[in-house]
This record gives sequence, C-alpha cells and structure tokens, in this order.
Amino acid sequence: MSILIVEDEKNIALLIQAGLSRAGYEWEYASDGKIAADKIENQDYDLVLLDIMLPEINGYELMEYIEPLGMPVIFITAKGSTENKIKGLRMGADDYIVKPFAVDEMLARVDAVLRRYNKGQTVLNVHDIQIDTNIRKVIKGENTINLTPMEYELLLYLVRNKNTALYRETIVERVWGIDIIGDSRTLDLHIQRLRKKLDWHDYIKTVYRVGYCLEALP
Amino acid sequence: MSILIVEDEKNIALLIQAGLSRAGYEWEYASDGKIAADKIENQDYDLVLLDIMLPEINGYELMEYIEPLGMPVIFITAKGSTENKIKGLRMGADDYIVKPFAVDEMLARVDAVLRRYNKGQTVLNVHDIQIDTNIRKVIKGENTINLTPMEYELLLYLVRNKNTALYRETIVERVWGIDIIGDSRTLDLHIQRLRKKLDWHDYIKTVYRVGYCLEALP
DNA sequence: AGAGTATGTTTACAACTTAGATACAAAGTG
DNA sequence: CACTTTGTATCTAAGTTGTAAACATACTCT
Repeated sequence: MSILIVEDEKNIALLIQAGLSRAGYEWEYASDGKIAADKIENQDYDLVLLDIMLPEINGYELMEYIEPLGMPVIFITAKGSTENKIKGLRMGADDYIVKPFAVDEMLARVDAVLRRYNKGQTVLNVHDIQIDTNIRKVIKGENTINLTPMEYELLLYLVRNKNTALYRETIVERVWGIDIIGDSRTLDLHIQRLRKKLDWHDYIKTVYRVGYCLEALP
Repeated sequence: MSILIVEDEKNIALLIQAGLSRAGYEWEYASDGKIAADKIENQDYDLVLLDIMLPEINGYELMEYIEPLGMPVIFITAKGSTENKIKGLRMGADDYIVKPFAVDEMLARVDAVLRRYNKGQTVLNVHDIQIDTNIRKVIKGENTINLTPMEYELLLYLVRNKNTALYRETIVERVWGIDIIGDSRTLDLHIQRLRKKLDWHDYIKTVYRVGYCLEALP
C-alpha cells in the first residue's frame, strides 16, 4: 500500500508522513509538481495526497495528468477556498481535506477512499479479536473491548506490523508522533494495558533490549 | 436512466456531469429555468438535479412546475442556507445537496432517490424508528417525534453513515455547511437533544477524541 | 552459578483533555 | 408578542495519559 504525498510546505508534509507511518502505510514524498509527475510516471501509487497550491506545476495541472491513470486523489486545500474545492472535485478528486487538519481525520479519509477502491481492509482478524477500523471497535468473542484512543492506535500499529520485532523508539515515534524525548516508561505502560485488556500476555512478546513483537499467524 | 441537470454555474454543472457519467448515468443539461422547463415538457426524466439559484425562472418556480409530474427532484443549495433547504423540501424535493459537495456524496444521494422511487420506498428504518424522508417525519412506535430542522439533518447524516466513527469536524462540516470555526459545544448539544428525543442513549455512541458513531444493523 | 546491573512491569496518582449538563441569549417565525 | 429553534458560555463530570517510584525479571560477567 503506497501513497504519494505532494506538498511543498515541509511542516505539513512531515505531519502527513508521520500520520501515514503511524497507520502503517508506505509513502513517498514529492515537494513539487515536477517531482510528483516523475514519480507517478515511474510507479503506481494507491493514492495521491495532493496540495493544490504548488510551485512550478500546480495541483490542477497535475490532476489532469493523474486522472486518466485512475489513481485516487485526495486534495488538500486552504480554508475557505470553496472555489478550489469545487474545481478539484470536478477534476475527479475523491475527497478533500481543509488545512489545517487533524491528522486522524486525514487518516480516516484516506482509509475511506482506499476502502471505496477496495484497496483497504475494514476488518482485521488477529488471534481471538476482531478490529473494525470503520467504527474503531475491538471485539473479542461476544464482547466489545473498550480501548482508549492511544491504546487503539498502538494496537493497530502492532497488528499492521505483526511478526516483526519493533524497536521501542520506532513504536513511540510512529504511534505517538515524531519527537518524544529520551527514556520513558510510557510505551511499556500502554503495552501492559493492552495485554491486560485483550488478555494477550502470550501474544505480545517483549524482545529484550529491542522492544516488542506481536506474534500471530500471517 | 436519464437525469436532467439544471444549473447555471458551468463549473458545478461539469462536476455533476462528470460524476454521473462515471457512474454510468445518462444526463442532459439545462443552464437556466426556461430551457429546463422546455426539456421537461418534451421528455420524461428519472430525476432532476435542480439548483435553486437560477436566472430567469428560479428553482422554486420550476419545482412548482415539476412537482405535479411526479418527477423526483434533488435540489442544490448554497452552504448554510437552511431556510432554502426547508423550503425546497416542503415543496416536494426528495433530497438536497449543499454546495460544494463531494461527488461521491452526490452520487450516493442520486442512487438513494432512484432506488426509493423504484421500490417505492421513502422510509428508512433504523432501530425502533422510521424516517419518512418525503415528509421529513420521524416515527417511533405509535408516536411522531418532533425534530427541529437541524436535529433532523443531523439524524439523517448519522443514519446515512451508520456504523462509521465520524469525526466531529466532518460532521459539522457536512451537516452545518463548510467553515465553522474552532471549538464549540454545538454539535454535542444537538447530539444530546437527539439522544433524548429518540431515547437513543445506547445507539449514538460517543467515540472519545474522535466524534460520534451511530450503531445499527447494516 | 550467582552477584550486580540493566531493563521491563506494576501500581498509584496527578495533570490534563474532552464530553455532558444547564442556563440563557439571539435570531427567526407565525 | 409569544414561541420555537439554535448557538454560546460556563460549570461539572468523566475519561485519558504520562510520571514517579517501588518491584520483578532477564542478562552479563567473573
């Protein structure tokens, strides 16, 4: 699952990148329209996140180029520019996000569009639980398990990277955001809470000096 | 299956046309009310997409003309003009779309209206209530529940997106119109009022830090 | 093997964020 | 003008999340 980010503002690009990584998506990055066009020419992406305001080649021109390829596009627009939204949607975009946006909301839209194109999975089954990403619900047998937002994100990250030993630093970076400083027991704590709530003491292994690993059948 | 688009803004007309074509519908286009009236006189359409703000003959006048013919109408209105929405629906429109809109949302409504007419179904059943979208009436058991316009629209949005965790921002944007600023308890308040009136405390779930989700059987 | 150290687990709690409740004011309607 | 609808302000309740500290376990090295 590969997503192309086309965005000239570095900060926003970083924000998006962190979010996508956290959700377990692969991504590539183009800081302007030219680079984007090159990349698209050489590779298929499952989705393009496209800022409208770009130097060199602007978003609309790029969209004309993308549209015939049938790649889904979510475009990013500044607040209030209703005209832009209409123009973008008219040109075949699948959805839009208004800057500034919450990362989680962006992820929800990404999920929705991918789902629509049958590229995304709504329900994940791991061991004895079911995760419905549509309603952010975790079900074990008959019971719904109440996870807090952070717990849910962490679980999702583990599940999407199951059978991989994940470094603590990586997990923290991907789940919490970019820079969390130094040593902290926060991750451990959340792992404990997950193990307890899911009764997954056997499945979430600690890998000494590395981090954690969710073991599950592929 | 033929749809008439009545819309004076070229951009939006193009947007609609592209969407309908993509979804495999035939369509014709009228850029003002006069042309539309002519076309309707000469041919039956399965659905009319009607902009309210038109030069010459406005949307309401045209609606009076269409209504006795029994053609389904979805009208298109600018953001926020709740008044227009209500007036349009009172005059017999089947649904409305707020500009600017996502193409997929429009297609969903088109599908819904056509389906409704084919099967003669104007009623949505969710849990213990019935929503008659033709007359904007909500019935629970024996009793009619009096919802205010905003409550009704919020309910409809929830019902149309049931079993999906919806972000507060998305709900506000799609139900109220586009740009509502910052933090506000307005949505919460309306959710509370809905829960109370429908006695749906169990069905409308709050998803902490995300928004709300209407749980219902698919 | 066993002491010593590094690393992970557990518990309790305080700070913080978010949602709900209530009252009320503004705006629109008949 | 009475009445409904809708949104804001404000307070309260509830839920979440990270820190600290005590405790337990795993590893290392002699």
